[in-house]
Amino acid sequence: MTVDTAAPPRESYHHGDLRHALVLAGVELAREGGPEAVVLREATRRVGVSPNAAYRHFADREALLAAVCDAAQAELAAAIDESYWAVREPDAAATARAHLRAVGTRYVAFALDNPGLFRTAFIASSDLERATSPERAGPSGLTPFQLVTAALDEFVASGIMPASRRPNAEFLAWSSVHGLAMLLIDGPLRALPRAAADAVTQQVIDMAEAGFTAP
Amino acid sequence: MTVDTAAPPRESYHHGDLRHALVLAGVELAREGGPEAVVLREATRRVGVSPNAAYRHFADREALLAAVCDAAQAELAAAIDESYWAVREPDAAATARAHLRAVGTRYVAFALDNPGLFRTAFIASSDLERATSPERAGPSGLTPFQLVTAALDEFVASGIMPASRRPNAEFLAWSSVHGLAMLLIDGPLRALPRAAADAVTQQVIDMAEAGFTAP
DNA sequence: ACAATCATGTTTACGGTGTAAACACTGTCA
DNA sequence: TGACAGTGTTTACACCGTAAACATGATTGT
Repeated sequence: MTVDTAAPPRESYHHGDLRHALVLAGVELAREGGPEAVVLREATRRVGVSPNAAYRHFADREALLAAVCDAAQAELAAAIDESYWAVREPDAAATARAHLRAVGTRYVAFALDNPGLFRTAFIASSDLERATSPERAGPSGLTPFQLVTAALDEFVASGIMPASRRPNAEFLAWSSVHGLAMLLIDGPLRALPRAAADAVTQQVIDMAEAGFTAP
Repeated sequence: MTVDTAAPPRESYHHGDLRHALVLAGVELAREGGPEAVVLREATRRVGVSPNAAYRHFADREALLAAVCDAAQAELAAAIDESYWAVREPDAAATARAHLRAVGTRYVAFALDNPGLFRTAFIASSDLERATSPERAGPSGLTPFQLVTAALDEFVASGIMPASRRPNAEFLAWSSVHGLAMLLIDGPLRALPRAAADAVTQQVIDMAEAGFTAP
């Protein structure tokens, strides 16, 4: 019978859950140095396994990177999820505004706090379908994109946004916040101190909101 | 741009203007495959020179890439410049709106037409100072950032935007357009057909404008 | 219970890349 | 003319991604 030596870190030939371990290592590499720092050999090295072991679980480096990308998206989603559901406001209109603000604020904050991971989350590998795939959702099961969509629907439902302006509004919201994050982490606004970055973020959200709720 | 200096294909030991030739080759590589396609050895190969010749002109691959990045920015600037100065409107307010729209529209169009170059233009290497450096300006001597700034100043001058909202407005304008471009070329909106992308772009600009000119 | 098979990790090997060091050709200026 | 600085070449190395053959451990059919 399989005697349970119960020693967790098995020194055995087989690893147990190498795929997962490699993704974790990859996420760490991405956090430290962005997508180009996700080098296959280094990930295997950190896990303590030979380079080619990775090929039992990933077709190539690109596949590993894609898995790391999904993990990064999930981490971003979890952060946004938290902020979204923490909103407590008296009426529907205030709730809608707070929801949108929560998502935008946390989105940029995540990028500033984890620039490497954030960049890894947005490598060319995701279409609109993936933006709504559970792989990338937060604890609530909703992706950031779906949360923005929900917040904007609340804008219309609570009467602060004309329905005629609703179509595609999520693209303006997402674009402005995503663009700001990019400019802040490796664009021309990189040198901005954190406080200034936060202030600009609120201002950008203010203006986007004004764009939605204007008569 | 890509002005060919028409240097006679010298068969001599010395090349003549290797630095420039390498940047041109690098730009071509970037156009075809983005920043990661700017491979030093391939650039030298295309120019017909040994790999290490590049080190007489660039400290390392990173330096070559930075030069290519500047060239890409300049190309983007030239395109935007053209659209900006082509605007002809009767009054100041209409001119201001048209200027902003011209810059945004051309920015996104450039990204869609040259995704590889566009991504290369925004690798982590540029702070706010560089965004106003003549290295990256168009024929008029102004960078895209300075053109957005000018357009928004016209918004205030022509009375369609409250001065209280002016500070940092260029960051919303830039963010939303830059973010949209990113989402369109390798983000979740990648699969959108060109016509739809153009429509969304106009819509994003509409909403941003509404945000600026709201009471 | 035991051999066959499958899943997973290892070794060896190859071509491609960035880059350091030493060398070679060319034009310039004393 | 000859020293010298500038530019391109050769040789060499470490590292990367990855293919192929091999080894080991777990599973399963009989």
